[in-house]
Amino acid sequence: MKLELLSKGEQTSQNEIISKLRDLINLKNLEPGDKLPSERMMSEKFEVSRSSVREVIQLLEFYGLLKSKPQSGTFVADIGQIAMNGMIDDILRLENPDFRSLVETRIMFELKTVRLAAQRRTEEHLSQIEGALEAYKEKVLNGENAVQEDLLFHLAIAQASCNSTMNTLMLMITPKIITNFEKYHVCDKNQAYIGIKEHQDIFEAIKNQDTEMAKEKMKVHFGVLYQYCYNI
Amino acid sequence: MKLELLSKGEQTSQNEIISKLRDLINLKNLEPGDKLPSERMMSEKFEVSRSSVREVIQLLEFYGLLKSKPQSGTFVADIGQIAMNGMIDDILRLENPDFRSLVETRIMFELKTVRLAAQRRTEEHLSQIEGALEAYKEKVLNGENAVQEDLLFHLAIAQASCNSTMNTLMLMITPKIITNFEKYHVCDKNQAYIGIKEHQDIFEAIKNQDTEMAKEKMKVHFGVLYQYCYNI
DNA sequence: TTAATTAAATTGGTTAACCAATTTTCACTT
DNA sequence: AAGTGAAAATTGGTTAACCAATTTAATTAA
Repeated sequence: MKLELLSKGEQTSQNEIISKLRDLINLKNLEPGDKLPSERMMSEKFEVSRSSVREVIQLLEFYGLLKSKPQSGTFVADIGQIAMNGMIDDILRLENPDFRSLVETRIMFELKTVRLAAQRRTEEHLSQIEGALEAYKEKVLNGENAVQEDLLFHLAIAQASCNSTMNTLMLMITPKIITNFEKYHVCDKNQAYIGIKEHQDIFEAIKNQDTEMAKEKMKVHFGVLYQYCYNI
Repeated sequence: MKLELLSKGEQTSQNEIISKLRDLINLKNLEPGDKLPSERMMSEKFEVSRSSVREVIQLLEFYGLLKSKPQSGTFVADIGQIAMNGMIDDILRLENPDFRSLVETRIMFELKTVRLAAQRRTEEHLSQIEGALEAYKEKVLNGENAVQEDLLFHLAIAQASCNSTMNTLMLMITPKIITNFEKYHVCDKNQAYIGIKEHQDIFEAIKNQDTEMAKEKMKVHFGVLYQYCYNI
């Protein structure tokens, strides 16, 4: 399906197919529930392989714009022409997420999830988070790299937030952050030792269900990164 | 690739393959950069079709855990075993986003993007937003359904936030919100008239680059929905 | 023994053939 | 003329064969 949060190569040719498909929808005045031409027909009309057409259909299905029924055809979803055109244009305009926007988004997420976690965490969540914290501490105290354990600590908090959407989205952007993180080597040894205290504070706040404190401590934790992110 | 933000059917069998793959990685002690067995090998070992294996690989590639090179093989990404196991478990545990979590997430997004939009909007963004606003007003004043125009107004704000990640993620969750929205028929006629004033206020705040006012007006706009979302 | 070269096997990716379910068409009965 | 039912065509989905690039193994020359 070639859906990546980012991806340049080949994207252009896929975008061409998407705009051709949009033009076709406009030309034929297709409304919600209407049937699109068959995949074979479109692959011929657009002069591309059928699998390319299928990829585009799957992508637009992912964004909820189309709906294909097994042995029947592909249909326009319950979204009017205006919104359809607007959203397709948005999709075509999707840029490669830059590091800054990733970090900005992550910070927003974490400040929210940590508050929700403080509100909603169960005892099981708590022990999960604590486990991740202990693993992190051990690594750092041994002088080892603890990027992974740090990550798992934050993901454990996201889970405790009891918001499945945020959880999913966090999981989506996390790998890209790690990659960029290592590329720009943001974190250093010194940071890690401070990190223990910061993590501990966050954990305590969640444990005590002190939402504001949790948010505050998370803000502190991101202080350096936040600053860094705006100095690129 | 069958990546949906949600989706039950068949997911179970895919999850089985994912856990088998995880077990294999653990068993063979594969570390970052190591090569996985070939797709054909795995499809035989797991007793599933090769395309099923490919789907799983693409999914884990999307989450940044694997990396497949064209005529060479699939490799473990630059993520250690601990994080790998943790993230795979998270992926396996991914639930169907419920309506409440979707709304909660959307509100968080919009409160953030509207502030960023107020800060960063260019003149072009402004006229884009204004265009969406006018279209919305016209529909409502004609007594027509303006769900689409409402949506485009909010997406225009997301674009003005100049944060490509948030823009993408908004686009991902939007269709599911619309669907659920219509399912639960949250909005009513009365709401639409009030909506004009609320939209106008938001637009003015963005125009004046008054970030706090923008956030406040957006909060008002979501007031009903927010309340509703917690009364399900 | 080592280095270089070439041939064979393996790889992920792509294309084309196939399948079962659905829809349409049309002859036939009432 | 309307209803019915079967057969043919069309559908999205699946499977298997194919491809070019790469990697590995073997063979040869130094």
